[in-house]
Amino acid sequence: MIHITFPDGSVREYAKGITGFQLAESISPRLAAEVLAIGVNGVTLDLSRPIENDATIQLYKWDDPEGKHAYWHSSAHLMAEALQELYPGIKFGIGPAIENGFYYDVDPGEAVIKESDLPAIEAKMAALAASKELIVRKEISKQEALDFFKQKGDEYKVELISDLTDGTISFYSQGDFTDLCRGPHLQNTGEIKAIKLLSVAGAYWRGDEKRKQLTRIYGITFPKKKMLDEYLAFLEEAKKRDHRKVGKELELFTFSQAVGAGLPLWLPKGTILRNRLEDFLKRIQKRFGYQQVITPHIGQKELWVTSGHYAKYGKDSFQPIHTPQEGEEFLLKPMNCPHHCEIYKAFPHSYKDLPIRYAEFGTVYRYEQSGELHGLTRVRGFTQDDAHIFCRPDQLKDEFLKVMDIIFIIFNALDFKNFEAQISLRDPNDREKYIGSDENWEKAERAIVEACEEKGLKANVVLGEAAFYGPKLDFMVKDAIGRRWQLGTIQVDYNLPERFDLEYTGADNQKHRPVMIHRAPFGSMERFVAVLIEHTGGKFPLWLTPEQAVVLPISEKFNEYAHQVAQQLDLKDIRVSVDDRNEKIGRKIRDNELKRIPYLLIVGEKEMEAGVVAVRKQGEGDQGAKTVDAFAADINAEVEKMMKVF
RNA sequence: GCUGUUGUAGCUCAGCGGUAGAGCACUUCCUUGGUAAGGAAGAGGUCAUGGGUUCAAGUCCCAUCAACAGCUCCA
Repeated sequence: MIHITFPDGSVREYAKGITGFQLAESISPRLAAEVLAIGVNGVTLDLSRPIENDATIQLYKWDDPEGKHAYWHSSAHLMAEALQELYPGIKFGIGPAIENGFYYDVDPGEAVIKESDLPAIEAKMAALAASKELIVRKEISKQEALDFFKQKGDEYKVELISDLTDGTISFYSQGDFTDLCRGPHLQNTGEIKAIKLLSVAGAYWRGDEKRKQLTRIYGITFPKKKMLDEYLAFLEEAKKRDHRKVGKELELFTFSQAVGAGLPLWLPKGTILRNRLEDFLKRIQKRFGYQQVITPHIGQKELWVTSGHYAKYGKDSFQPIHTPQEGEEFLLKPMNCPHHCEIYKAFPHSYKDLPIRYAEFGTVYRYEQSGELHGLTRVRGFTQDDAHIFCRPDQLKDEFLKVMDIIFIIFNALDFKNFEAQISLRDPNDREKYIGSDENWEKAERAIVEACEEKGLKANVVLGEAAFYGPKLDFMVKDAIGRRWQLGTIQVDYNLPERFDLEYTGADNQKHRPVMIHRAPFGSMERFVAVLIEHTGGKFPLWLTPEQAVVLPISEKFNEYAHQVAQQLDLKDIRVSVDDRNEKIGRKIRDNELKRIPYLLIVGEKEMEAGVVAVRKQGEGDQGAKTVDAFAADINAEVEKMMKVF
């Protein structure tokens, strides 16, 4: 007999060799029907694996990542099996489960697999799943494994096996398909009910661009058809919110081939939005003791030679600008830090002056690879909501806490309710590659960890992800439909103060090196606006939106009154326009609703005579009549209320 | 940067060797309306750019530029 400890701490006795599935059965048939994998002493295994010794176990269902992982991994195998039947001789690379579904990299030889072939593969998968093939695990020696795939002619698998250690290799088989795999897997293919293959793409073998490109097929599966339908609806929703599409529809920004790839042009409405965001952040920063500065878009090449960036990125950047003057070279600035360091250096500093916080909406230019460019989230010219804090080492934690406060205010104001953080620390095994003293690093790392704890912030600590010049804290938000985006960042820097020879005079009358903090709560204006669009679907909060209200005259007879109303509202700083097209009111309402304008003000005979407007609120319909002044007061009160919160 | 796909009217797209098309948007006219699409007429395109093949090229081929997807990358 063996003792099995359950997650709730209870212990039960079972016969030696019991499988995970039998364990689940012993608890309830329903659990047995839902369980997908089992964790045995922290290792996820197949349900069919016998348990030989005392163990602490956890049964994984669909809602557990481990359960989904097994499910999708088996789905990848199912797809491979289908491919093998449809494309005899096809060779297989790797086929893992991913965050949403799975993929398999395959080499179909002469054949070409196109998006239009996917339904046929799906149908084959469904047929194979319906036959409920058992998935069987077999441990195998390295030699046998090599022989098997050599004979099959699957050179990719042979290569993978060559890198494995004998004794750790296992095969999984179902029907006529056998794959090299660590598992775990489902017990049989029949559990896979709803199947959708999503796309085909090229991917290099082992991610190496010098090696052969394989065909990668992405798919997703679910235990219930309804779940698949919901997922497909989610993809549709994501498409509708795509900031590139919404940005065009709402006339926020555009790109021009003539201007160049990755160089966004902000349209008037997008500019209003962006200016509102900038003003908002400036207001908060002022309260937190920041000073705005402005620096040029270029600087002498030497500046980045000094900072060390030229050596590291110079070759892959926009190249130096040459002037008529012999030997002069300027660079478009890829970051604002050196300029701010020079501002710091313009005066001598006492320890009493610190911290000094210089903020700038600084536009920078980075030559991103052409294939990386994507809407506003990855561009070649963008504006960072940048600031550099120069402080004493003992002020580091306090400054971190303050920056976090700013970030929380922003997230709160823009209704990002779900966020988490990642703390990137040094690789403890490779201290050589980091600049700065051990003492400072430890102090900084401790400051970050403690700051997160004090704020009750859920933070994921990752070792080895720190920049060579300092540890950092990155923020990830979840948007309204659950997607994760990386936004703000706070980074400690020991490198630049050193390289720029920054100093302050301490209480001991000695020169000391300040610590520098880089921080950008939005990340960049471009990226933030993109995320905000995808988060809100283009329905921006009232204080931010480029157009707060539009006046809709019922007929042309009321156009004059409509313009009077608009003028009156404009005097009260409300962003308003008039839709005086020769169209029926229903049409005007529809068009302006689609423009996501929060308030539609309908004016006809009744309103004109009474000197009022009929208010229609976005998504809520008719709100009744109000005087123009009352409406203006309400709007401004609503905005004011929101602004007060932060 | 690599691989693949795509580029036709302001937008969304059809046409795929033989005189440039639709819907929406736009202009004009009719209509003057009451809470999510009123009607008619009209205007608008060197078919991304540059070469080539052909009697003939949006249509086939090559290059460049750009977009999209994936890979690789992101100070």
